[in-house]
Amino acid sequence: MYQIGEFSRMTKLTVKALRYYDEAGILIPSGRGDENGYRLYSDADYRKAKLILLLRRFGFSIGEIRDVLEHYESRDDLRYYLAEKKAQMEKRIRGYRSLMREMDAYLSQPEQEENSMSYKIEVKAFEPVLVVSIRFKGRYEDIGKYHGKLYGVVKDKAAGAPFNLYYDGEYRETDADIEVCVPVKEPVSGDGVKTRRLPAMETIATTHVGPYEKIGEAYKAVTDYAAEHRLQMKTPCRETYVKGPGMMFKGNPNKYETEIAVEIVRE
Amino acid sequence: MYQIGEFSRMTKLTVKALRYYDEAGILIPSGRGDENGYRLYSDADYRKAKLILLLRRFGFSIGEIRDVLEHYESRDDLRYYLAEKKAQMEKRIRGYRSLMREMDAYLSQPEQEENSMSYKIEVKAFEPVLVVSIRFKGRYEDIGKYHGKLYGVVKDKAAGAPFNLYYDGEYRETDADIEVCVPVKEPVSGDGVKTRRLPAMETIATTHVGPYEKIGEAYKAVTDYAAEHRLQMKTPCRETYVKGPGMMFKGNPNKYETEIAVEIVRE
DNA sequence: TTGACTCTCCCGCGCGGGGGAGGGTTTATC
DNA sequence: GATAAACCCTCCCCCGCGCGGGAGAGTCAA
Repeated sequence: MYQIGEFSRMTKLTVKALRYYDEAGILIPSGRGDENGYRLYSDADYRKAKLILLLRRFGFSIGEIRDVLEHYESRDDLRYYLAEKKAQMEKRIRGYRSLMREMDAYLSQPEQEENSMSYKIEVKAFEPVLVVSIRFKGRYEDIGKYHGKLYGVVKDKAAGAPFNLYYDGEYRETDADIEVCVPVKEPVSGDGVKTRRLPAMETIATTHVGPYEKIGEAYKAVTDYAAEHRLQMKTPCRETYVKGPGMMFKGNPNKYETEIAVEIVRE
Repeated sequence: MYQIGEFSRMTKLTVKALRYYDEAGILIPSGRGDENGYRLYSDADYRKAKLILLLRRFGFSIGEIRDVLEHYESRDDLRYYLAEKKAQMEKRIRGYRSLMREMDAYLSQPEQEENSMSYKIEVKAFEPVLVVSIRFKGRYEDIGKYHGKLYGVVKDKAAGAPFNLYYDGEYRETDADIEVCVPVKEPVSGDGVKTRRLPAMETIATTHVGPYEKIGEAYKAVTDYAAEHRLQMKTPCRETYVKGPGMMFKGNPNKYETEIAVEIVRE
């Protein structure tokens, strides 16, 4: 049995790292001094440490190493984990490559003038409408899931393009307060889905053509318009997906059409 | 001018992020409310925010973005920064590729039994020897630098293979306490270099053949031997580079020979 | 007694914010 | 006239990662 200092020299792991690995549960010394509580490492610990060093060099995190060690029985298992790690790396590489392609695309695109995007803003009154909806707090990516759920309930009773209501004044990554809606001809019910009557509202609206990430432009245009005409904006705001990704195909994002409508109050 | 909430919606940046960018100095709002201290963002800020979003998507860190913004004048500058970023990514990709190759090499190498490395341990007495040396605290990688310095002073008066003394009982990444030595025939002096007489010492020694990273094996063998023969090991220990990398070529690491010698005390 | 060695405990970093407390102000509404 | 609801502010602590640094204390042999 070796004390931690000796073991440190043998493994080229610092004492600090060894204590950390102990605490992290990936290399718990097989013994402890009876009286003094000193860590005592065995030959088996040494072999384990060598494996750990190997994995660290290959880019495994401590958590991943724990995973490997818990299931490690033969060298074949290792083969499997290394293959998985390689797949991870391939994925990262693909990520980098696609970013590089994006950069190239950005650079080669013609110098677009900033204010080219001109939105036609209109004051638009919405009639009261019957919708089935789910309101949740979460991420924007969750919307698809809930939309699917709604369509499962609505089926062919839909009476218009789906839209969402955003109740946050600001942009949120998590915990966004969102209500996904599908207009219907008659009340429908299902699990967690309510049918309700959306009141009439007066809005300023515009339609954004292009990928969803650029919809900020539309909000800017609407905000500018409101300031110019001394209108006050209120939450929630409403985004209607006139043309969007389909169920099966994403289609061409440059052709997506999204109408945004922000409720207003006249002064 | 837009309040932070509006600006958040327009840019799809969270309020928190906007405040953080303000503090970080990459997007300082161009105005503040007179009375209430509210952040007020302009159209110029909006354009800047769009650039920041772009850079973030391309993997730029906040610090890098600051760098870009400070020197940003035209779109051509951007081209240059993106090219640099691409080079960074290429480098990472090469790193991953080389790791993957290492993994393949490891997997394809025959299953070596663990205890195959057998070291011949000997008890070896060193005569007193005259050396020029530099003692420093730092990293193992710094050793080459100091060795170069020593050879610059010693020139052709060297009288044997260079060696190092490690004064730490444990392994250290930083702040390792190391003395690099070159034996000489007669005293030599130069900047920061001392000539001194190393006292005689009795050691247990062995020679490690192979890459330096695996020298832990040798330390393990020596430690085991010491335990078996009831010898106590002391610092410093001595590593002599019998065959190592040359000045110009690294050579074949599998042929490196390093003698390690640890001073002992008989009980 | 000194020095080498070990222990636990706690704080720190750099990144990019998130979460919340505790406080301010205008509005809109009852 | 009071109050609630939106907004906004600053300040401070928190996260995960993988340890490093150091304090304060115990242990072991010469």
